[in-house]
Amino acid sequence: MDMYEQVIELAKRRGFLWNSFELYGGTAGFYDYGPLGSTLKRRIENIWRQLYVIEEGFMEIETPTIGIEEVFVASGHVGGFSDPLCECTECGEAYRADHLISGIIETADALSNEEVDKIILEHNITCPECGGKLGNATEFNLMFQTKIGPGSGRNGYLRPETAQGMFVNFQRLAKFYREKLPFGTTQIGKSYRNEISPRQGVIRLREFTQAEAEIFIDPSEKTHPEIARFENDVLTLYSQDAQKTGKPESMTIREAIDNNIIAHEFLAYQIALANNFLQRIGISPDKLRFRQHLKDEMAHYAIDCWDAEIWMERFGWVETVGIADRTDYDLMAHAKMSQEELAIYKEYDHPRMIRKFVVKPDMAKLGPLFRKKAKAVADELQKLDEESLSQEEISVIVEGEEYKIPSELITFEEVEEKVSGETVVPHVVEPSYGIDRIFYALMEHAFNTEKVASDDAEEEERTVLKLKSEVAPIQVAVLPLMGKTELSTPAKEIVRKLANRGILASYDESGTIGRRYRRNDEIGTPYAVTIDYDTLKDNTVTIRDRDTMKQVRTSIDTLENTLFELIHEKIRFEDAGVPL
RNA sequence: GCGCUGAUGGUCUAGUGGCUAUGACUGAGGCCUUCCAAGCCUUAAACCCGGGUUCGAAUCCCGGUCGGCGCACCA
Repeated sequence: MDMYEQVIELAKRRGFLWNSFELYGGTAGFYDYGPLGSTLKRRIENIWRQLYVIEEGFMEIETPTIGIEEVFVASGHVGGFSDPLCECTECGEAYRADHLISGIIETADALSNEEVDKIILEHNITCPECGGKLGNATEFNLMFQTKIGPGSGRNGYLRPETAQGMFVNFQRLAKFYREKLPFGTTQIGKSYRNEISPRQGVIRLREFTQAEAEIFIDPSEKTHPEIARFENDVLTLYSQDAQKTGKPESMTIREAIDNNIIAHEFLAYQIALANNFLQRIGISPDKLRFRQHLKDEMAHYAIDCWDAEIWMERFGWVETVGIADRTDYDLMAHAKMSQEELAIYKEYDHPRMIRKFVVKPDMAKLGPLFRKKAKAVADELQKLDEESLSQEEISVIVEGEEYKIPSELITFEEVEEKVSGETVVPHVVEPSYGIDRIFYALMEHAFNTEKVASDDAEEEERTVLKLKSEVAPIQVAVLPLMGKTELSTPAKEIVRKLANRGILASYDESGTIGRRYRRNDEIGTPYAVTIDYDTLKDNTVTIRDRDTMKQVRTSIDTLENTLFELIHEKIRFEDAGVPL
């Protein structure tokens, strides 16, 4: 079994993760999170909230998973998130229709299916595989389509990303944040893509969880006031240049900014934040790198884009987070589609006096004179400079026709105007996390098998999920040394006390103590509390550390606080009690 | 979507026309047991789905589903 199989086997067996609809044979691209998996996933999401919502102040919102057509026309997903496919009528092989004709016509991807069919017919293009006749081009859109309402209804799509729900709420959000840049908003939720052929288990899903932040910033102000927090963090960066030599480089965030490796400070801050998050939840730093998108790989509107890539044994380097400066593309696209202004008014620190040349045509006279053309003529007049306007008779050309305007109908002057601000379409910096991929990576990085000495001198193997205590689904196992009433009663009291403190504890009295330790090792429970006969005498218990298997003895009275501090890494294990 | 390949208790697996389906681990109940998967007893649990061939199909054939690999695809 390779690493992937071992991890997936454990995940299935112990209730983390499995293929959905197994009862009916399963369906590719869908996975269920079991009792431990859901808990682990939620803990990952909550740490994400801690960083993005609580620490960064990007409040979370929740928008529908179904979107209307306009939204995805504006975002480009209706037109661009699909591929025209051509199937061979003989052998059944499917091809990208636009690829087939790209040698004949340059703008192949801009053609309609009918135009594509015509070109294929005209140039007598046949199946590259068997030479058979090609069928008509059909659109395969990666979005799940549905109808809203009964009958013919209106088209709806399951969202392919959570981002659009935040862009379309720009005006309300801007008001909420009292129209001051920068501000950000986040959303954790499901997105859907009808993948043609999803494989690789949880790495490519048809329904998946995204955690996205949309941060709206001033295009002229891409520094970050808190950059000092991360300046000295060392990251593995695989820049465009580094990719030419194939060697990722380690450097501090400060170096990356100063050497213009990352486009700007604000983006650098977001990359550092992602690095911080991934390591905090337990991604191994040596299996993490940030790879810059190559020029041709980046969306045309993006200034810079970096993927957090995580090493997984079977899949290699896998994209788990994308962090991009998307400029004003999304807001402009929705502004155009909706005919609404998606911008904020940015007040200057000090009002500026601007000298301005103003032309004032006398519309009361211009109107009757030129009738329907009056507006166009006036617009043309605005474009003229002082010299042209000083003529006896001023002429402008509108729709190829010359109009002569007597100078007395026009006045002009240079005025000084006070301008206190300007309208700005913010740029968007977007970190976009694929939670399911991160979830799997976390399990794989935590997965360990190690030899342990056993009684009969034979070496045994134990499986340990070395999850960070902060993300481990079960936080404490409470185990009476034996299943006797005198031990089980105080043990159950401890479970109750821990529950009241918000600690998820499990109770287990079946089989030997060793077996129960192993069971908990396998699901990553970081601490085990054992109640023995000494407990009855002196009110103390032992706490066992999962990774070292060492134990300390500590008092029951302060147990829930001791464990809470251990779980949240406020104290060291050796200081949690008297070492045994 | 194409080609190759596989699918047996919860997990891993033996069996390849005669089945009442092998074994291990795990689970449950009990005995024993004073800290790392010990032992003993009891017990639960499976042939991916649909068709065909055959007296008889888990086994052979066809189709589907799911997994793996290669190709294509991967905002």
